[in-house]
Amino acid sequence: MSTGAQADKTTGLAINRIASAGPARDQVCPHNTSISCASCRLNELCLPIALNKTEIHQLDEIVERNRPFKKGEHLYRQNDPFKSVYAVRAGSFKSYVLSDSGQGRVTGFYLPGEIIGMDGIASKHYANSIQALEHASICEIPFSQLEKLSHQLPNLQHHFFAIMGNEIAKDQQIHTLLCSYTAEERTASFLLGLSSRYARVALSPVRFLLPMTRGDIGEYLGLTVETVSRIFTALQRKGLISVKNREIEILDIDKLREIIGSH
Amino acid sequence: MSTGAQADKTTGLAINRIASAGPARDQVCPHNTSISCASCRLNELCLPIALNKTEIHQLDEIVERNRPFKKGEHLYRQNDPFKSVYAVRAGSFKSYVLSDSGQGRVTGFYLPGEIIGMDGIASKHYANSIQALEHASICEIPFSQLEKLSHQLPNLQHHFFAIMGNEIAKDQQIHTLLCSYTAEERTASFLLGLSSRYARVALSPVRFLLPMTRGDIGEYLGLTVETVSRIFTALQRKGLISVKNREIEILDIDKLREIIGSH
DNA sequence: CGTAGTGTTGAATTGAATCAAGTGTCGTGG
DNA sequence: CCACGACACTTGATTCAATTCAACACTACG
Repeated sequence: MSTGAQADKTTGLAINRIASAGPARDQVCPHNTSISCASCRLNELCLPIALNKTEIHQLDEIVERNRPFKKGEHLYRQNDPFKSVYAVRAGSFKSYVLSDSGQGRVTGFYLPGEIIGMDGIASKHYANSIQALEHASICEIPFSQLEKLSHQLPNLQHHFFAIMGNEIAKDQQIHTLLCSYTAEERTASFLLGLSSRYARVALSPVRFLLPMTRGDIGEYLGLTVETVSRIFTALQRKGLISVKNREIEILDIDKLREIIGSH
Repeated sequence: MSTGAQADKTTGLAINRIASAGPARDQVCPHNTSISCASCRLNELCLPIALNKTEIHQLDEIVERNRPFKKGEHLYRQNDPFKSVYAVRAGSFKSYVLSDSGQGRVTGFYLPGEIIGMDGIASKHYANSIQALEHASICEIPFSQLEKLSHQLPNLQHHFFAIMGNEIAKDQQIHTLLCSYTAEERTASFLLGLSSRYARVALSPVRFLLPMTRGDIGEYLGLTVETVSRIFTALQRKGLISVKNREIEILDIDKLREIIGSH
């Protein structure tokens, strides 16, 4: 690992820093718009999972690979007409809604391999705005074509039902989290959640960079910036994590799990 | 309206009290297990929506109409293997999870025409337990058959995607609710939500019986029983609602909406 | 009729928000 | 390259909304 993405010394896995020099050896640039589903390094997590080669090729045909997004750019905005769902190829996004009084509220974060836009399926309008948290790339999947293809490919239909079911189950877990967890429990749970999501895309689960601000985390967890900051320093003092700006290292993942388990 | 369900004097719509004598005139008993999808009074809201007559008949073939549930009975429990989704035909259910420490947390309420069980699709195990809040009936739809049929009927596939998308959008609204609303705002929002869900099934939106306890509401909204009780009396003192045990009457729906709107 | 579950109300407590003041970091343009 | 400004973050003191604790009333049901 002589060049490219920084590596985590303990696991040997890359951490989610944006490659400073060129792409690392044997790894295509994740922002490359000409990559196909078949050769995408995320195809074991994303829509292609459970499809065979011919089927992946058919999916490939309907996927549009858009130009990369700069930090702060919007993929779409609240109330825009629903047209597509999107798979994150690289980077990360947040979803948020604006309340009547104008201030936003973060409703979710999206990492590579995750699907954006399913909240718009029913009402035909997106319920959230989606903003890039860093330089990021997505694959656009026009929903009407996805439906048509799902109708031809039972595997795809089955898998998309599963993806939506997963989103539902995940949202209900957050419900419980917000209802009955303390600030510390929420924060610990958030970090563990990020950890396993990074692990899923073969990044280090114990060392990563937060793509979002403390404010974003606070809005997402129903806490204030100040509280999130205080909890981070408290967890650090206890020796469970190490925080340096956006860089998080999980030092004692079991103790971190205990915080939630004790609930 | 000489017999059967009580009526709301202001709207003429029935309220959701369980019929004390026999079934009301020109209305079949909603607990009748032999009713078909085509003749079900909920077919404008439930799965059959967007299907034509032939298609409804095909759906009918796979739907199993189980015996009614008594108050407190379970439809299924957390971690049971996922097999079916269910449509509430009559009565109401709550979903809840048990935390490690043993105490439960209510994650949702289900009224007639609503679909239960989608949280199990992805993991193949139900994430919640489902319990009848009163005498209640459901239609069971074995999921593998629903998938097969969806594959034959594009309308059904489209509609089930929409139902799941709706669940996702709804769950995200609750996220925002729990993150940034006060106890009063949550409670007002909850009552308005129930109101429109009752309106959807042609019951009075301004006068209804709560099928759940204050404790259930509290767990669902992330509040304690005491707080829910206090908010109810406060809203009553302000003249926005009238509460008598489980019976709620919304006296000033606009003012109730303002409580949330002011946010 | 008694009992368990459900609901109400009050007083004391507390976890997180708010208010306030500061430091640190990053990107921009001179 | 440095200076500037905007934003992000931290820390402390104070406040407050909701919880907790406690006692009691009501209802439903065998």
